Amino acid sequence: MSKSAAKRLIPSLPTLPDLPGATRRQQYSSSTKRALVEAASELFTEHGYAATSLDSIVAAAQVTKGALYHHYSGKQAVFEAVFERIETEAAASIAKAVKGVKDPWRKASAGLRAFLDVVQDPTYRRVVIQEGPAVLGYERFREQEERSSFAIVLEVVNNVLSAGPWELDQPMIDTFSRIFFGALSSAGEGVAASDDPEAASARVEAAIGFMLMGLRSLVDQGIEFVDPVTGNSSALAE
Amino acid sequence: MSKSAAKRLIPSLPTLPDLPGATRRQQYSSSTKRALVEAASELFTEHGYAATSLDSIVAAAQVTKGALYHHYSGKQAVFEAVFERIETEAAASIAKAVKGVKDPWRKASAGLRAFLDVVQDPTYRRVVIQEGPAVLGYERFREQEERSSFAIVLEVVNNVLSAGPWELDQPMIDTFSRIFFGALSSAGEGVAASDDPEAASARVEAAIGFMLMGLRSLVDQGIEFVDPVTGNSSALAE
DNA sequence: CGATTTCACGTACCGGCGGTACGTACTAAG
DNA sequence: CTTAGTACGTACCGCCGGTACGTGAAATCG
Repeated sequence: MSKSAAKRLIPSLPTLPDLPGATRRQQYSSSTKRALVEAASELFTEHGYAATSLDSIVAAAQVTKGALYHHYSGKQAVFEAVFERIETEAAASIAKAVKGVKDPWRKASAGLRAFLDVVQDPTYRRVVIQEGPAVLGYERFREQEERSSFAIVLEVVNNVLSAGPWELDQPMIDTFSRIFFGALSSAGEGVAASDDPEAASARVEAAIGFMLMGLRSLVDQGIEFVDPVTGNSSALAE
Repeated sequence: MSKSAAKRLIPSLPTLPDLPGATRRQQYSSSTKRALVEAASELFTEHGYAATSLDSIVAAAQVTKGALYHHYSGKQAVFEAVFERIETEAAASIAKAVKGVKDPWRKASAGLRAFLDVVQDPTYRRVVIQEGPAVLGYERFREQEERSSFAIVLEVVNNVLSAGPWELDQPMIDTFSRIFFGALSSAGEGVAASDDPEAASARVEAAIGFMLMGLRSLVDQGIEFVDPVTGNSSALAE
């Protein structure tokens, strides 16, 4: 038998409303990639990474494994593409929420609400929170997060801490940010898993808000913070 | 060909210093299980769940797949056994650290230190934190944690919050606990990933301690906490 | 103490899945 | 029109998780 025909699987080529400035080849290419990422995104969300076969992905995307392997180096690369898309969207959503808010405390509050919204998205929960670390490995997972959602948390926390009379160095600010980030992730998961997300979300806001109040109280009292590493005890601002 | 012999793989049966009150069969059984769990623990830690084949596990444990499938229903069940062992050990370690400490704030501090120690263990990081949610699924993961390490955090947080003038209901305490738990996990990961774990650990202690100070300050000021769900604004204790 | 049952494995095999090798049609460039 | 490269499609392989079944030693029973 011959290797038989290798005709395009979708003869009725769908609308290619991609980038108008690109050639037909590039349009085909990017539309195929989009179809793959979208299909993979759904399947990963529903069944998880391990339980999603490449065959099912390419079937849902109306292409074949050859196409997939032409664009991506393998299954993990597809996952990574999905991950990056979700993370980018999430970061943009949160960034939008905090944009323009001047008061650091209100900014933190706005960011918190946006974060709690994001974490309700099933795809985000599954792909980023649940399977991200295991599939990408902790290193790559960290890198990705550091570039997107964590960066925003860092900025917000930085703003809040700068409101205090302290001079904190970068490692210390990072530490605070990590703590808040972890708190938010965990709390967000709790919210998403709750049978009454509304109430749970309100509780989280209240709890975090209360802790922020605590920090603020220390600020107002002019309590000094002693860096355990540098030994710098940041005194009051003049 | 006949199915050939099915002689025991380890004819020189090793010392069976297990439970003296058990029969030989039970001793064989539990020693095999221990060997499997230990081998799997090492391999999972080093290569991760997906990259560890059952063949490699049974080879390291000096048994065959038949033995493994006799004791466990499959690969995931083996992972679960490893997970449970690690979690139990970790919980015991932390519980020991907080045991006997009376002052809630000091108790929290001691627990924090113990937690930061636990999270340095590569097996704990890999099996519990990194791959636990993905392999077990978030539901089972949660259940397991709730029974062990999270339970301790809950208790400690409960103690701390009870020190305040507030009357918090269970969901609110849970929320605070989740927040702290997430903060600790994330911070712990940061510590473990740092190139100077000592310094990083000190920073985390300082940061968390500072936030506890904030809470304490609110306590001292008699600030009331308003539950957003119940609407209860817990006034001062008289 | 012999017979029978039960348990704790060992062996052989299967189906599915990730990955690869290679072939082909369509496109853009000259 | 030729030519080179791209964007796929097809056939196949090796590994791995899981299963079916066999076997001998230990417990149980009469």
